[in-house]
Amino acid sequence: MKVQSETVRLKAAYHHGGLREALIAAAFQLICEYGAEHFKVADACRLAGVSTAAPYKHFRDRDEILEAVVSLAFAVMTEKSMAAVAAHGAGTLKGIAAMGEAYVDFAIQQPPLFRLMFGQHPDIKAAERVTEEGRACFGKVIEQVALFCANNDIAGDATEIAVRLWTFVHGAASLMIDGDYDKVVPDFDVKRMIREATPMLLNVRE
Amino acid sequence: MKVQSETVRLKAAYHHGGLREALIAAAFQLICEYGAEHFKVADACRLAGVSTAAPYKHFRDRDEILEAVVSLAFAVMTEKSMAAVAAHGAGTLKGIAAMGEAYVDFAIQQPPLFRLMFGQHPDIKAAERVTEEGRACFGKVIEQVALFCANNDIAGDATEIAVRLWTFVHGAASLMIDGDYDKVVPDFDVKRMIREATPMLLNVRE
DNA sequence: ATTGAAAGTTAGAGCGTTTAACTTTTATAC
DNA sequence: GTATAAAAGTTAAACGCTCTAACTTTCAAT
Repeated sequence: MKVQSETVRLKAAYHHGGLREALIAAAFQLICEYGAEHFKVADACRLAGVSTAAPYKHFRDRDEILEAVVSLAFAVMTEKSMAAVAAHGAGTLKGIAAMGEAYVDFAIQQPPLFRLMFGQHPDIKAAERVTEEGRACFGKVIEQVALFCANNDIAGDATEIAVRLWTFVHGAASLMIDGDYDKVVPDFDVKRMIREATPMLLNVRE
Repeated sequence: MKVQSETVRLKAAYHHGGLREALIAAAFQLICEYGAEHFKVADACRLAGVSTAAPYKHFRDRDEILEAVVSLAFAVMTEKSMAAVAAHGAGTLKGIAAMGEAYVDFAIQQPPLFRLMFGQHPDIKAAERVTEEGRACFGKVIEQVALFCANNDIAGDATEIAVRLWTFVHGAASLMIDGDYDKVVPDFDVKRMIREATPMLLNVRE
């Protein structure tokens, strides 16, 4: 017994044991705190307690670390989205508006993560895991819109309507976190705008 | 006369004469072609025919070059916006929708410029010239919405409505150029969506 | 004509990613 | 159990880019 745990400790000293996961966790944290543009592989190494060359035994390059972070981020967003719907009623106007608010909330709470997920990063976005998680996330929106349309006898393609809503909340999130609203309408209440615009985009009267 | 022009030529050999402007032009071109994230000061120097240290006699740092590019870009966008309105009628639904389409068109035609204008670049955005040009650009939208409201007896704050429209077209432009629509709705017709959504967001029936 | 400021130049420091070559552990096969 | 190959680390250094320091050339003003 003693020998085994001793072995494990020694192993930990050189062979980290879970470096891949440790680096992803470190990257996630560092990105949330300082933004992806300031993320240095070397910093993640410091957190994990290994040399700066170690990551390249587990990842192709810096981008592959970011890929892992982005798929994780999408999973988190999907979860928050679902929670918002659950709290306000599946297939209802309120539920759909709450999803929109959750989207913007996510962006406001984790701007660097949001930027990484939706910004200009072709290599990261091309990764299969990322695409899958992204599609899953949007799928939940389509689902809710379809339910709403069925419940309220509304004609129109659910996907098309979902895209319209996505477009709006995405614009709101982006303009918000990049400080563009501030330049033009300081102290703007985005949440209110979303609640007001959602029925308009669903083409129903409140 | 001859002596003067000779002087000018010699002057051009060492003292460039208009390096500041030449660098801005080079930067603008390089950014349009390759994206701001790949823009190297050194490349602009090559185009202008000076050493890599020369720019620092005219600009604080790389960001100050980008500032100049962004204010230029806003001026171009404002112009295109005005042209679109002029072509479809000031203060009309069509005119406003055309502004929206022009916004998205600008993004599609110059994605790197659009990203630089609205992305995460606090130092660049804080520059006074940039802020001014940005506000001027949005001012045109408010103007048109106010006109439309007056002409059509529509209640509601013009600024608020303009922000709603801006939010939508900004989301459309962003999702378009970053390839996010493609992941979910390939071959999506953004322009059509904008024409359909504009009356919804203005809260009028087509 | 002189001379100080403006606008260039060259050289190199500083920083991050990534590769190459080497070392230590781990796991397997006998 | 031990030999040995593969896995997972390490150190050292090359590369590419921004920006500074120190020096030079040209311009403009007296």
